[in-house]
Amino acid sequence: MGRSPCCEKAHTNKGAWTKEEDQRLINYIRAHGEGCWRSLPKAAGLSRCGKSCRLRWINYLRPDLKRGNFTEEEDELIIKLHSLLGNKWSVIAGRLPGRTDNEIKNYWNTHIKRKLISRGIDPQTHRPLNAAATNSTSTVVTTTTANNKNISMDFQNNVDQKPNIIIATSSSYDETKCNSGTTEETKPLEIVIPKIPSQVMINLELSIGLPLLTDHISSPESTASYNFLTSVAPPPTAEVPAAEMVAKTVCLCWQIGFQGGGDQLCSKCRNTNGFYRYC
DNA sequence: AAGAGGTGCAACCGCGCGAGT
DNA sequence: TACTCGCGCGGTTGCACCTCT
Repeated sequence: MGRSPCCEKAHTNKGAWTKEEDQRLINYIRAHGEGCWRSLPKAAGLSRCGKSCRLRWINYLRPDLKRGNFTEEEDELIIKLHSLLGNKWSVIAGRLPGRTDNEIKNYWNTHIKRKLISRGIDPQTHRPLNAAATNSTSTVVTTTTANNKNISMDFQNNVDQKPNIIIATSSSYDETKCNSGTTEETKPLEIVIPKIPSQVMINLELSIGLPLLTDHISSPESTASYNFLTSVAPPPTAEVPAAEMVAKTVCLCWQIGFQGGGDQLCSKCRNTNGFYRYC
């Protein structure tokens, strides 16, 4: 038994939106706000699927959208964020005010990919193209201190061997529930992922944990990533005391610089108590 | 001027996840 | 616990527009 369709396809329009449809959608959202996309089309008098309305609003009609070409700074920021996050377009978009995930995704595929290739950089791995073709081995180990999740990835040697990813959660949080932390102990979790070619080099410079990473920078790549993270997520200040920083630091969104407020955080991290949550 | 091929982007599709029941 | 619903995400498609020959 499959999922029920999100809308009655026989009675919905598809394809390009007309000005009239746009205006109806804008008027409705101005009057009632966003949300409940499933019922919105009917309420707004549109013969469209709710998903289609949502997409049209988010990608095209929203008043805070920035139209026009991407700047050089935006280019570089997208490249850096992509090197850290991969194809997490929505998270990347959250860091670029006025840009949508769809816009960034399209821009990446049409411009930045080509730009990186012309620089001799593999757009997927962010490593030199010729290096990606070699049989080099790599071990990427990200460790953090006591209260953190330790993620170790071992791609050493062997084209055909399975790399192991070990996520050891020595601290107190349930990573699946995006909560703010309890005293509950969790057991180390070992994930064995399928065979991959050794030339696929993955650098997961994502730190999830409370303390800063300064004691654990061991390579030029990780230093660069760390510098980037610290440049966008500055140390505690008078305005942002250390205790609050600790709460914010646990969130990846914060670590990559989503410090401007709830709107820039991923939805899972928003919370009404003023603190930020794991995600 | 016209056709072919390339490019950019809006829109669609399928799937995963969390919330609710 | 199992199921449905609604939302949001990432990948893909289709088409309008542009450039070249």
